[in-house]
Amino acid sequence: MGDKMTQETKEAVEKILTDYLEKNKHRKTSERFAILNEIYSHEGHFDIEGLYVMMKNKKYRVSRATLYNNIELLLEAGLVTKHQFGKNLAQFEKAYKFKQHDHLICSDCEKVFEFCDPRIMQIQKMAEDMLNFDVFHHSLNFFAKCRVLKENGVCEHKKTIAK
Amino acid sequence: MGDKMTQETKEAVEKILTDYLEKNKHRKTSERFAILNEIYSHEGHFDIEGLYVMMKNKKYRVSRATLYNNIELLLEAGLVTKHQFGKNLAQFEKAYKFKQHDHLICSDCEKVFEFCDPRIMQIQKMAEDMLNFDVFHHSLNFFAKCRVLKENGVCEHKKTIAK
DNA sequence: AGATTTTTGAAGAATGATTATCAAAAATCT
DNA sequence: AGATTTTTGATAATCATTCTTCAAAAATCT
Repeated sequence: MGDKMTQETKEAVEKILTDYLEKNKHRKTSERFAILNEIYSHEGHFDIEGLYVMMKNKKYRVSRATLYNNIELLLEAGLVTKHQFGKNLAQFEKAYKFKQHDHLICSDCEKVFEFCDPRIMQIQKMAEDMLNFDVFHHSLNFFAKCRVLKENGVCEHKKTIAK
Repeated sequence: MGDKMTQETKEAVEKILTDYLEKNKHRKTSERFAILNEIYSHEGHFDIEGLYVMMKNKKYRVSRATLYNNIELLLEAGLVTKHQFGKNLAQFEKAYKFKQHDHLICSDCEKVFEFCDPRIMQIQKMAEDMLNFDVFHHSLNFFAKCRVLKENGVCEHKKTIAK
């Protein structure tokens, strides 16, 4: 576990973070790189508490406050994205080199599915031009009911993909 | 103030709530109708605390808990929609007869702008068919930087539309 | 309508995520 | 290396939301 990242990606994201820190006069602390690595070794979504547990389960001595502070920094550096799937809990995801995608949330079992549609970029361009803004992040969530569930009362996709 | 609702709309939404309550065997309490009225007399977005203050400033004797409970019910009845604009604070909006729209949030001044694009419905249909779900609500947010601000350091639209 | 049962809502306590505080540790500057 | 400044970990504080309690209101049954 924890090795789902190529050496190439590791170096690339560390470079991005280094550049960002230098440009913004923040310090290059070992914690920041440890957090970045941990995030990029993890598949799928995570919340701060989950990240905290993950890191505690390894050698790391981190504090939640540090995670909250640095996830903010990684967001600004464009290295992670933030989602809110209806609950009051921020979820995050690594961003570098990952295909743009959006989410559909099952209202019965809370599972999160991913999909991708290029038309979202056309909508984005329309909004940018109409309101005179440059979009740096978007979040599209569909809240939905499973068609199978509606028929037989069971959440069929509990066995399938995603999270 | 509080009269930005036609008699027609008032009756229509009360009818929807009545039907919903009957269908789901919930009681038709005066509080529920008072909350509905308050929401429909309000323009733009609001959060629970704001609604609480609004109602306290009038004759009403409501509790936050009741607001939280009943907003949930109004959501299920399709009479309000819920948004999360990046912060950990749920925002709501009346839903009946209001044109489908989405939001762009200025990262500098936090103002929320609205726009409308029919292509979102095509994306929705694609996601529904691909994942076999029926979507009952969607939320599309663009987080963006003002083009004017980028040039001269001032948030130009602070004087303009939206909220 | 009156008696009984069930649901609701007000008030405030409890929870859970996030933010603030601050002394100690680490990074940067000279 | 020593001085200065930032960041950190630990934990307290805060904020939104949820839960609990219990009296009042509404629905149901006579």
